[in-house]
Amino acid sequence: MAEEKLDTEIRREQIAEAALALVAARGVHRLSVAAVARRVGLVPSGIYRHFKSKDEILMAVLDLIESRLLANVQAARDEAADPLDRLRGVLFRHVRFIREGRTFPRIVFSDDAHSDDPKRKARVQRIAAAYLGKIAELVAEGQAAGCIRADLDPPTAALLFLGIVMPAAILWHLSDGGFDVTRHAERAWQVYRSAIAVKDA
Amino acid sequence: MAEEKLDTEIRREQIAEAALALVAARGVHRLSVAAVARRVGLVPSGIYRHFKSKDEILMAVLDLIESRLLANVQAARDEAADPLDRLRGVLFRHVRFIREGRTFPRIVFSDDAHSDDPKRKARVQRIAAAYLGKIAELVAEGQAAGCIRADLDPPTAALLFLGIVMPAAILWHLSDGGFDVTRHAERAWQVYRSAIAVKDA
DNA sequence: TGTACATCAGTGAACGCGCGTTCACTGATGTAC
DNA sequence: TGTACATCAGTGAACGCGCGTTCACTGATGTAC
Repeated sequence: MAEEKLDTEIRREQIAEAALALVAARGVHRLSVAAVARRVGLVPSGIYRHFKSKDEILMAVLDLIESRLLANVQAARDEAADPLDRLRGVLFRHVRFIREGRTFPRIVFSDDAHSDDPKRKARVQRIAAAYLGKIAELVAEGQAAGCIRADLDPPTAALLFLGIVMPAAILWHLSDGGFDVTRHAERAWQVYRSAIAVKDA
Repeated sequence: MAEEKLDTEIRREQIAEAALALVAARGVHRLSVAAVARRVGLVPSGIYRHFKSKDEILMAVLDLIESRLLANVQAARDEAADPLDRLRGVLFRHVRFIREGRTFPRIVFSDDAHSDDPKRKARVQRIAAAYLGKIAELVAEGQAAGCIRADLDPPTAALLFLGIVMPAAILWHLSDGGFDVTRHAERAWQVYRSAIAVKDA
């Protein structure tokens, strides 16, 4: 089955990436060790050379998700200087993820998976907090720069920001990709933007 | 085990309600026939006198959820005349559900459960569409009454409306009730309101 | 009003399937001499 | 450079558990006479 023997460090990466892809495509609760093994080209029991348990794999998946989400924000930062443009950048990166079926957010922000294991739940909470924190930071910077309303509570604005895509992502899933997330995001962004931006008066 | 023999119609209701409570409290994927049976005071196999399968139970649960969600909107309608107040009413009913752990939305709008069965997925989609449609209706009425901006796309506004609570609900779950949904909803509602309301100028 | 019978809700044992995990093994890889 | 040995990734059979579902049964309920 295995093409060749590979170092456990390489395998760990492969396994985590395979699990991430499967989770993104089909949801946490449909993830099976067998499916991960198949994807990596191993036999199910082979997985246990590199991970102690399925749970440990899921933790590795969460690590990956966290870094992708934060990289997302960083990329938006690098791309633009204006805080509002940066927020917009984060938004549309999010949308791109959704449309590619790479719904990392689905994993973090869909709760079904979390009630199982307290440790995993705590990890997810930390990731959500980190991501929201970064977004709130962008908002605060916009306030400092004078282009975002000063009376806004950054954490509230950050949560609401997530709210732009979250329901849309779910509709997208429900309709098997039939729902036009991009169009919704564009329209909703206009509304959101005009709500938080300092009126050009 | 059973207190007494009951008519199958009564049992069907009991079972559906029990399943709804369990799903709301612990998520769809943790729902077991055994747990439902325990809650109703029957032995697991007894359930099958009244339902053909676990799947049929879940469909009954979806029926209940749909009627609760729509009742929610109707109640908000009855309570106020002003479209914005009505929207506010729907929002805080939603919040109350969340805080009571009766997270019907979690079932409709958490996707993990849906990929399993196409028929169930379609049902969920219809429910989501119905609920969003009702909210969009409130928006459109507000536009007709002149208190909501006319250039707004009602479906977009409706989705964004859901976005006010959805991320908050998830934080609430992740933090085991530690996150203050009500406070967030109040703040976010202000932002949302000012985004869709006709400026008092 | 009382008795006989049919109906059907409830029971408990058992089955089967999916799936995570263990374990004794095999054989390739790379290091020591 | 070549040989002997240790290490460790990969295998496949098997186990155990949870859980949905089936089935032959029991016994209470209510209807027919």
